[in-house]
Amino acid sequence: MVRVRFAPSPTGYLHIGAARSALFNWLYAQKTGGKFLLRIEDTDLQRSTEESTRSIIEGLEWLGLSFDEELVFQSANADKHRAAANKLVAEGKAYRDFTPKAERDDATVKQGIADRARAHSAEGVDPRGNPFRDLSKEESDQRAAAGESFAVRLKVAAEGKTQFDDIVYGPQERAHSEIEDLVLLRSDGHPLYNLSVVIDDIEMGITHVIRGQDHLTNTHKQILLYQALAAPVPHFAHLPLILAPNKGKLSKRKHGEVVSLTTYRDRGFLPEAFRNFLALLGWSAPEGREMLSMDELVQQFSLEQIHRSPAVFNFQENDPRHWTDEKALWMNAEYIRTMPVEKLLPMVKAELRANKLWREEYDDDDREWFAKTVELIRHRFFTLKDFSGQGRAYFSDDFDFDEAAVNKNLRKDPALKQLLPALANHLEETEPFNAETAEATLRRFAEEAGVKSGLLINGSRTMLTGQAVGPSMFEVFDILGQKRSVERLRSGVPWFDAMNALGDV
RNA sequence: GGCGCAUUGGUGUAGUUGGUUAACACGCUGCCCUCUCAAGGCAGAGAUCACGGGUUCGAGUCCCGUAUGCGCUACCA
Repeated sequence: MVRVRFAPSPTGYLHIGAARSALFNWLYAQKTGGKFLLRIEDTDLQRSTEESTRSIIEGLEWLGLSFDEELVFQSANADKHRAAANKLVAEGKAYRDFTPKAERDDATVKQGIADRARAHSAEGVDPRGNPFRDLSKEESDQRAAAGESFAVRLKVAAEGKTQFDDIVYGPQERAHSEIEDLVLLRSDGHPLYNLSVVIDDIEMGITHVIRGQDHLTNTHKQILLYQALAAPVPHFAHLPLILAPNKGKLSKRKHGEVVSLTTYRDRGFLPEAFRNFLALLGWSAPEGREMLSMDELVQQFSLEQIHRSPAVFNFQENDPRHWTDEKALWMNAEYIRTMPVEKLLPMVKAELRANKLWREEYDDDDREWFAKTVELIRHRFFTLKDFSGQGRAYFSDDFDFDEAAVNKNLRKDPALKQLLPALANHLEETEPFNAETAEATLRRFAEEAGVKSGLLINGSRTMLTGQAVGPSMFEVFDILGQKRSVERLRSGVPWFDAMNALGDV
């Protein structure tokens, strides 16, 4: 039975790369009929927050990735981690290192590592030369009992190598000489990452570890631990990283909210669309299809189809039109216009409600009208936000006029000041009032007035919706109804006054 | 510094055991449609498959090297 897990550390929002890892784990569990578990790696108490844990769970829920069994908090297992380390000490597989803790500066660690490595090779320092590595058990116990502080390190053999077959990256091997005696327990007794993951994964019965490629080389250390603990080694599948447009690391510090999953929810993405997009970052379906429902994703998913090169997440900072990957935007629009409208309705409802545009009648007497309206306007929208933004005029009489639209369709021709109210008069007398009759009325009136019907159509569009673009105008007349159409056509005075004012200058 | 991984048009990807004009999607350009804008239809631009060697009748596909990027190398996760 396959058991996989998603193990984020709750130190911020849910990163889209992490969200993709969660997705792939979830898909694999579904595909194989296994279990998908969630473990919060909150051992770093300074940086971990409850709020972050909440947002991770919310994010997974939004994506539709429900987890099985009880949520595990890694911090709750610290005693087990310590016990395991102590057991390894007792067995002689690990040792107490009484070397005083060195000062460490986060900002310069990388530099320190390189410097130390250079010094090592230059001075021929033996990497296994820790003076406490072979301290007698008695002396070690004695010093510990005397209260001397120590870290616990794993004894890594000088000779030999570890190897494993990564499902994505293929056969991997690493000489023991490349691996330091890693610290398992800090001198304050705090268990460290590599120990904790391994113990927890054993404890949770994880069979397949699917995670980011940044853990690929550390996997060897973890295998050493599995072996020391005499536990079966799980299968590993590492995922290619998701990079920023400059092929650098995609991080909140540098790139802001584009990397946060909740941004997509808050900016009107459909979970099915974003999930679909995410699935295509580092994976592709066997026959190359791209629009895949959750069921199809599950059906077609396989670890073997994951590829090895990192994917670039494309977006342009400081450009609101390209704030995120264009393909993601396109895919969201594609879902909005092609999904069954009944499934879209609840999402539009939530969006309208959040903007105080929702009316209970839409669920009741005006249910049909609501569905018809959404159907009419959804084809031009990219996100759910558009329903309350560009689409506001369909749900409220209080909407903004787009300045460019007013210039283009109203101020352009002074005759419109008389034409539009006159059109309103004709429409008011049109019975019955629907798309066909409204069209007939408008075209007849245009002919009588000797103007192009396009002039009236475009002018009407801006008067009725505030926009320069939108659905077929006659459908809009129909949807808005006779009363509102007539009212809005007659309400144009301010625009023409503004025009006159401009003319005076 | 060491080790590891990667490298196909701007981006995401396809390219079976090496075999002819390197495929698809997004984006971009033009045309059609048309009351606008999308959608849709049609057409098109854009890749010496990172570079250099080698193996072969023939290499994006195999081998070696180089470069670049990324990752790991911590008493961070």
